[in-house]
Amino acid sequence: MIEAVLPFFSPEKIADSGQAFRIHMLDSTHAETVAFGRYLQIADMGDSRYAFSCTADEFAGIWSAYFDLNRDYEKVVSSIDRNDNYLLSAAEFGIGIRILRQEVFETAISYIISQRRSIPSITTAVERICSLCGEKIVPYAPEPVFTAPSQNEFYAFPTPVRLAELSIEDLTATGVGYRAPYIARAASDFSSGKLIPDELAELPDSDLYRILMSMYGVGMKVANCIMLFAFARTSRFPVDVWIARIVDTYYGGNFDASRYPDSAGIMQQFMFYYERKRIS
DNA sequence: GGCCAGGCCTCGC
DNA sequence: GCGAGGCATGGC
Repeated sequence: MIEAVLPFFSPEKIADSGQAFRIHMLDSTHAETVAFGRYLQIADMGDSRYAFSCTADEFAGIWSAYFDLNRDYEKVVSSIDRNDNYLLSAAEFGIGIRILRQEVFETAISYIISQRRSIPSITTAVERICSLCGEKIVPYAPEPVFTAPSQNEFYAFPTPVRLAELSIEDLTATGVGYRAPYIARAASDFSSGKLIPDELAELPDSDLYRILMSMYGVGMKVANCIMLFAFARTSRFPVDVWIARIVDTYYGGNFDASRYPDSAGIMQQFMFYYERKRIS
């Protein structure tokens, strides 16, 4: 078990922010997730103290980067235009949200699935795909856990090879509908080595964007989400129906994301979370 | 039961 | 280059 003092960190808000589909709150202070083929629990101990059910090595080697713990979010928030009341409110409301650095293949598939679907529906489809062909994970935590896992077994997100083995019919049976061919093509692109995450990570934004946009079933919005949520390209500003609505309503149809060259994507996430939560 | 969902592809101009 | 139409299914 690892304990850390982490200001500007809220697993609850992150789980509810719609950027990741496999973080689950057991209650308001206990989160669990599966990533990198591992099961993790996080407990909120109060006073910005958090406990993670992993070893120090795993924390330093995996989860710290995954939760973007080395970025100064106070600085990000304080960089907001003092005249931008909407964004100031959104950021205050969303303090604790961080931009996760998720696995590339999982992010690509998840956001291909996301098009024209609600977040609960995306979660269901992702979970079905994992249990269909992901590797089984027994939720054993190497260090003392804080509460019982919600299930006896979990499934990793499938590898590109395993997903590429599925037929279109198999995919359709998971409820992904007309996106099945998109998923099949993406699985093929990654399993064949046409797309290699480590190589993509080395590319400048413009090249990475162009390559992602060339994928079948990936347009501007999904490409930007993959860049933001898997490659930590925080200058990207994905525009979906919510953001478009916000920009129309509060910014007269024009929000200049280039004002935040290092954090536009974080601002986007604050806006998205704020607008969705306060309506619901 | 109807409506809408973190869009994208294809086609016609 | 750009706008309209169509799209499988799940949740509320």
